[in-house]
Amino acid sequence: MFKLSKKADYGLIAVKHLALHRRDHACSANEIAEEYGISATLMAKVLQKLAHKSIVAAKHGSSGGYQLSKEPSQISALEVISAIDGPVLITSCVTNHGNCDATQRCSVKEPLRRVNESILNVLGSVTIAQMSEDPQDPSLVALRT
Amino acid sequence: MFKLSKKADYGLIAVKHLALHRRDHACSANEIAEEYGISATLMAKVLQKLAHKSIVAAKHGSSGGYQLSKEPSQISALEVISAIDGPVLITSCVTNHGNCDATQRCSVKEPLRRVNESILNVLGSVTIAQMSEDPQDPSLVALRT
DNA sequence: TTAATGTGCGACTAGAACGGTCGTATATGT
DNA sequence: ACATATACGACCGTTCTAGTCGCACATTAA
Repeated sequence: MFKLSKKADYGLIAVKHLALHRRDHACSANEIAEEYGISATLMAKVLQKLAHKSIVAAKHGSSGGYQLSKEPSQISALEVISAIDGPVLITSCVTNHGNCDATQRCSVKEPLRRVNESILNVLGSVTIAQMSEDPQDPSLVALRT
Repeated sequence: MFKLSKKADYGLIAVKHLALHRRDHACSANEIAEEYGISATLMAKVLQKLAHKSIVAAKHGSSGGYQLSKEPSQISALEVISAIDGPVLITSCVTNHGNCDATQRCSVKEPLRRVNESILNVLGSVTIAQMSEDPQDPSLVALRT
């Protein structure tokens, strides 16, 4: 309930890792997986999804791997999460074509839609660059209030 | 991923319903379930959880049912959701005694903890009273920015 | 006092979602 | 040619979720 999937978690870890090694070589899925103790094949899958959404760029062949395709400050946590898990929807009936069978009667749909927007806003305003910064960073602390 | 459970959804619907009928009789689980086309036994279960957390008060016997035990303006969406689904945690390793096996290496734990706080803040600031108000209500719109 | 109408609660089941693996195809640098 | 990467889909076991059922207990109206 209301939890990030592990894959999304791994995605954030990977992207943050790539951000820290931005000017280095391309990092292979294997390399990243090993550093954080995650299954290599699973990490590869996660990175594939990120590559598909052009958040990272894949480079085949030996000494290949993944690199960020944007500046860390231009990548939001929301982008990474929704690239892996699909659109962030607080309820299944937020979209019009949802499978909510009681759309007419459901009285909480509209209020929840607005709560959903607020959450999207929070996630969208956190960048990878911020996540790589010091904990005392003022821009993040400002979010907490 | 990142979705409210249906039970939590039902809980919000029920609480909002009770808020609207605050000065009327006590509403039975059956009555509420029927109005929104939800299984009665399931709605009963949801209401039991809410009763357990003292969000609603149960009244046994014929012509019994449930009533809000607080003012709608004093009940947050967060209360209702966490009463049903347990504490709202964006990741499984936010708590110290979590089962995250890579606590040492995991580099996104701290940033995510702060995002989690922001989300708690959003959910905690939305009251049932607000959810029962008009869509144009300024207090809610203010949240969106 | 009895019947009707409620809640309270635990056991149970079907189905979906999630985490993770494997095999194979493809691309690339040496 | 070969080693090292990514790409991708099929597959599988486990966990979570939604929902049901049965029974016990409480209250009230008649």
